[in-house]
Amino acid sequence: MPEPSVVLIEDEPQIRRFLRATLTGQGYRLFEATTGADGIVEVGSRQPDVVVVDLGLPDMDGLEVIRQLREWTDVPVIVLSARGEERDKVTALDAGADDYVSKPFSAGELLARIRVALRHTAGASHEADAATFEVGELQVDLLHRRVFVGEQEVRLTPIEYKLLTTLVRHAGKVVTHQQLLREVWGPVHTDQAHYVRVYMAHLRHKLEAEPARPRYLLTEPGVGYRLAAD
Amino acid sequence: MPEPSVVLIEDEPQIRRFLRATLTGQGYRLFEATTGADGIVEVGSRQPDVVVVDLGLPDMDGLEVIRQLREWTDVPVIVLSARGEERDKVTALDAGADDYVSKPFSAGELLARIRVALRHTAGASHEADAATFEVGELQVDLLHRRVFVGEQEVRLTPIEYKLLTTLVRHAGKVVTHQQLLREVWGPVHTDQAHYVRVYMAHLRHKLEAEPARPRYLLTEPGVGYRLAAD
DNA sequence: GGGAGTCGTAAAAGGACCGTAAAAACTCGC
DNA sequence: GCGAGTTTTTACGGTCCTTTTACGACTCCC
Repeated sequence: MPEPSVVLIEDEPQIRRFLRATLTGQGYRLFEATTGADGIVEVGSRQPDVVVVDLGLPDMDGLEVIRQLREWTDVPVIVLSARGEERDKVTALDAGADDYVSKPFSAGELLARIRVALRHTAGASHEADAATFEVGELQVDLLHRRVFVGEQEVRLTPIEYKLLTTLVRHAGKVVTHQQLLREVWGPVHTDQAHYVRVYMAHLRHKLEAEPARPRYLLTEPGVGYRLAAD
Repeated sequence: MPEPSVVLIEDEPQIRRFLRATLTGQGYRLFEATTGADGIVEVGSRQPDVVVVDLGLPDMDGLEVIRQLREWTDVPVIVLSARGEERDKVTALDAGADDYVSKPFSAGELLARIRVALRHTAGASHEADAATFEVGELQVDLLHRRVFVGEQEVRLTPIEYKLLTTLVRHAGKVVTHQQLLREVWGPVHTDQAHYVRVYMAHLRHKLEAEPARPRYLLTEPGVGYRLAAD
């Protein structure tokens, strides 16, 4: 893992400053959001290794944030809360949180619990995170953000690239329209199913020898798309 | 998971009794040890889903138990401790513990944290193993959403696939018309019994060598259908 | 033997989904 | 504020899927 990234969803400026200093000081890449809605978008676009979320947010219940995240990602979620009562802990953990830290908390403990979360994902994602993906003539270098067909490099727009890497991350498995829309365009646009169709056409045009009879970017009618795995 | 099992390493009889009542009451299979050495042996022989260990043990430091376990197993370890200071938590978590609960602790919180640990292992093993169902020539890969008859892949429409997987989930058992309609078409269409007949015909046509005398998709007259289990 | 209910099959009607193209709106550097 | 490149929106034809309907075969019970 190069440098692990964290999305912090926290509205109180004081705590945010404190955690910013703590986390960046430890070498984490930090992305911040001050509302639940922003936080969910941020998680979708940054694909962090850990999420730290405060339960007391202005716009929506922290629990609701967890539930919405859990609909499409297994990223470890650590809850911060001013309340330390059993009921709150149990509710949050059962909603999908992986850990619960009561305020006032110490930096050391939070860091240690983040390390635990990272340990979990490090073990789990062995298959997924090769820095480069290959199938047939197609080659995706995730580290340098470059894509080749045979010897020829192909230029992709930001959305094209993101769509492709989303498929790469689930190579061989079907990715639903919903999932693609959520991970590429953000959770707000999950009803714009035609985005995917248009961009899949773009990608096929750039990557496939015969766009009409694709070898890599396969359609799963009524469900979504799949990137051929071999 | 049939009934999750827990190894409890705890020397104080009172806490042991308390946790025995709590855990067995929740349906967990519980194995107990009163010393670190016994505990390690117990984990080795029982292969539990979770280990709960008290840091203050008579024979060896609880930290040492964790380190020795970590040399050969990734089983989730939840630490109980009378001490709640940062240093202790950080040390235990970095030694390989997955969670840390300070005494006095509530039964509800410990149970919730055990559920979190079980969720992790459940997710991890889901991907790897039995995501695929097999009977005779028929093979259903639930992870990749693909179906084979012998070597040949079979393309299924969304409803065909959903109907098949509903049967797979109850393989060997009878699934009633009502149940199939509810799980595939939704609770609104439970009176459209002919849907099932039509689609069962489609499936048999695609999956069976002799659709008229099915080997896998069996009719239970007057009740529903059953997928042969072997 | 006849009738009611259930099951399997076939095929037609209607609708949903997919691929494609192209226009409109937007973004950014200059 | 101009222009190239990118994203969003719109429209349409074709294909595949779902739903609907119809009918013959079978079973169970009378």
